[in-house]
Amino acid sequence: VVKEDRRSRKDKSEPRKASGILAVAQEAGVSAATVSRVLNKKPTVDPKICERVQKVIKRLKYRPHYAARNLPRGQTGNIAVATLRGSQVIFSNPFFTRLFEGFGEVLDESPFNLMFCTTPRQMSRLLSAHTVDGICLVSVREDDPFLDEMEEMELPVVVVGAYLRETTFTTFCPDYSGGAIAAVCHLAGLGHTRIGHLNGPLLSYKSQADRLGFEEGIRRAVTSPLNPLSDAERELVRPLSTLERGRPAGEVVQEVGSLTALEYLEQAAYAIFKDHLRMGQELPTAYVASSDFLAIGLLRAALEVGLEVPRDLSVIGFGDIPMASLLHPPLTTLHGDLVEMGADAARALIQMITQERRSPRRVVYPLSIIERSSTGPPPP
Amino acid sequence: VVKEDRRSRKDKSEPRKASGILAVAQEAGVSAATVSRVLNKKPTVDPKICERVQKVIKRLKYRPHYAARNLPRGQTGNIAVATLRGSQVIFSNPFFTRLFEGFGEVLDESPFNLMFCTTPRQMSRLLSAHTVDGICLVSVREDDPFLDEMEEMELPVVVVGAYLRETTFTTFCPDYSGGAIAAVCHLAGLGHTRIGHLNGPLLSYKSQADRLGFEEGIRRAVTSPLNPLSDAERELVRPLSTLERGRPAGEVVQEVGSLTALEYLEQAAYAIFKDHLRMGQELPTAYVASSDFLAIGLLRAALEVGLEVPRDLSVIGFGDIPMASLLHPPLTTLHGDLVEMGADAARALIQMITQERRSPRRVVYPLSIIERSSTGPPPP
DNA sequence: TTGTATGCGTTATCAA
DNA sequence: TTGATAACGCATACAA
Repeated sequence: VVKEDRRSRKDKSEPRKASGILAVAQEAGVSAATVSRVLNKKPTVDPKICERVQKVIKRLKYRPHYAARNLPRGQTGNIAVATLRGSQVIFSNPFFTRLFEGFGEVLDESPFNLMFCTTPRQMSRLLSAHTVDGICLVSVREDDPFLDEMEEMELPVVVVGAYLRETTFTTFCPDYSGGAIAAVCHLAGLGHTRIGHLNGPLLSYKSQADRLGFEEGIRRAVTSPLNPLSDAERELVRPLSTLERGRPAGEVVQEVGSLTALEYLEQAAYAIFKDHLRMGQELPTAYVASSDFLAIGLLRAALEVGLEVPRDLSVIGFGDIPMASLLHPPLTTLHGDLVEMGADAARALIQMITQERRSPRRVVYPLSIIERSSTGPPPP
Repeated sequence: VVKEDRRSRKDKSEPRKASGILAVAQEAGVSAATVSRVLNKKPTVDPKICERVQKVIKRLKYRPHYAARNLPRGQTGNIAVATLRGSQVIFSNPFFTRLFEGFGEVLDESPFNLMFCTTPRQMSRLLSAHTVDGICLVSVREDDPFLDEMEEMELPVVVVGAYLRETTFTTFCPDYSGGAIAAVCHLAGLGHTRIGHLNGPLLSYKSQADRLGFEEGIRRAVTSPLNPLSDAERELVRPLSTLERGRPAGEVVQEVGSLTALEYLEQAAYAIFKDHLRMGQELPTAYVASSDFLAIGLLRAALEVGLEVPRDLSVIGFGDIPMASLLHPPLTTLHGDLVEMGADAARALIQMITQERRSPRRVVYPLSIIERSSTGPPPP
């Protein structure tokens, strides 16, 4: 009975308009397969028919269903950029902005669509269903949940902006440590012997790498034959990880309230520097700030206090945010080709999806010092 | 033959492992329908069986295919935020960042996924195929292509941040004109009689609305019984739309090169103000800047020239970017609840999708002045 | 070169 | 409460 019912729709003259590709096919007097070929620009189709079909498509305003199209291919046609930190953190940070620029450029030329996942909840949905063909993980932390789960799923994943200690993911990351080393060496080369490190909380991979690099830089500067230091001086070359030590991060967070994370950094650096000044500590003559935003706070505090940069104090930032060149003075900072990094990540991810190649690698991007005017020799 | 071949797969004991929901069904000894019910938390399923199925789901690491799931429902389950201006422009602008925050919050609690479309190419793909169930259009311009096409398609669309002259789209927009009026009145109330307008190119809706509001504000200030001006003074109350007039935008663009649009604004305002100073023009004693970034450039130029704000010059910005309160001096500016606007837009879009209601409306969000320290009485 | 038939993974209808 | 099966809209191997 059922079958008959079904056939009656087709065979009998019930003019229930066919939807989708079939409607186009009927209207053009061809089969659905041919319409499909036209849609996918297959070469094996008569130009005349092709044209005719396309006209019908336009006239009927037919739009193929993206999901249905990918269903037989076993794909979704979507790629997600995912994080657990919230959209605010991601979108307002020039680091990610540049990253996405490169990532988006490559996706733009690919057949994939771009999805964003910024909350634990969305992440949960993303993983509990087959929603995307690949994921680009940003702003990850070692202790993020989902990480193990993702590793077990056979879903192409690239991690950008951080290394995970033990991971099978392919990762793309700036050479944070190398950058910090270069920064210290730059300062030491200028003659500084008291160098402070203004770093974020050590939870994130970046902060850890920064700290490691900073310490290694100090070590190299101290032992450098080019820049030998006296024993007394060695004592003075020491890290001042103020953000973690002098003032608990949580404390400042309370004060700043609704500021975004980046402005929080600015304010924190400002407050810390002022505090140190007030406490009469023997201040460094130069600071390595692990973020341009920290450096900006430092600059602001120094300006208010009457300290002239770089005459009285040298500051080197990290990130080369667009504003860096507009500051007083223009900020010396560490620059990396983030756009290219994002593009590479996208290319790799697409390759993993289409070619099923899955040999994990770690790609490191060099950081170079952009010398502007916030660093100079120490005061005599 | 073919049919037999097919049946042989099923009926004969060829153990070709079924994929997807069927695999789970077989493993659990139930039908696919039952698994589907478990997946969708239908109440009409035996708790015992439910538990058994869920165990199998976990063991097999089964993840339902998102697209296939939505296929019978005729939906995609995706919503896109779309623009033609590129990702850089969107993501680095606090205006959109806040917008997305609200938009994302609502989507987070909905069953929809979030997609981003930032280029003409992606937009073309988005429209040529049924990829999303709804679109949130941001940073639109009156002359954007696709607009007519989108209007003809019966696809739920909301426009945020701009009004379109004649449109059937539902729009959400800050009251730019009202804000500009308030800004001028604030300044006039302080006693200023020469007020400049630092505005963007009139291509965008916002710039036009800003200009209109500014002029209306001047009109009101001039005719206000509370603040009567002499005829001579009326002559002086005039807009100085420098960004469009004094210096063609294209010219400055060349200079700034790779700066992002926002930093371009900062530099442009800086350059324009310096130019005016150099040309010995009779400068306004106060400026209405249609962007905080323009205001920042103004502040920087004033500082360099030795003009003290607000003693010698008053500046009011627009947008209340996070940095506004950290400037020298803290910037007086116009603030709107963008997060709420984004959330409202998302709610409206979802409603249009799920309830098929499509009665276009225009929602306006008030702008209020945040008085900080960059505005004061004019110099005597 | 075109059409037919089959399958993609899921939901929904209906009968059991 | 459960199971069989049609349907969702499209791509493709194979036959014609």
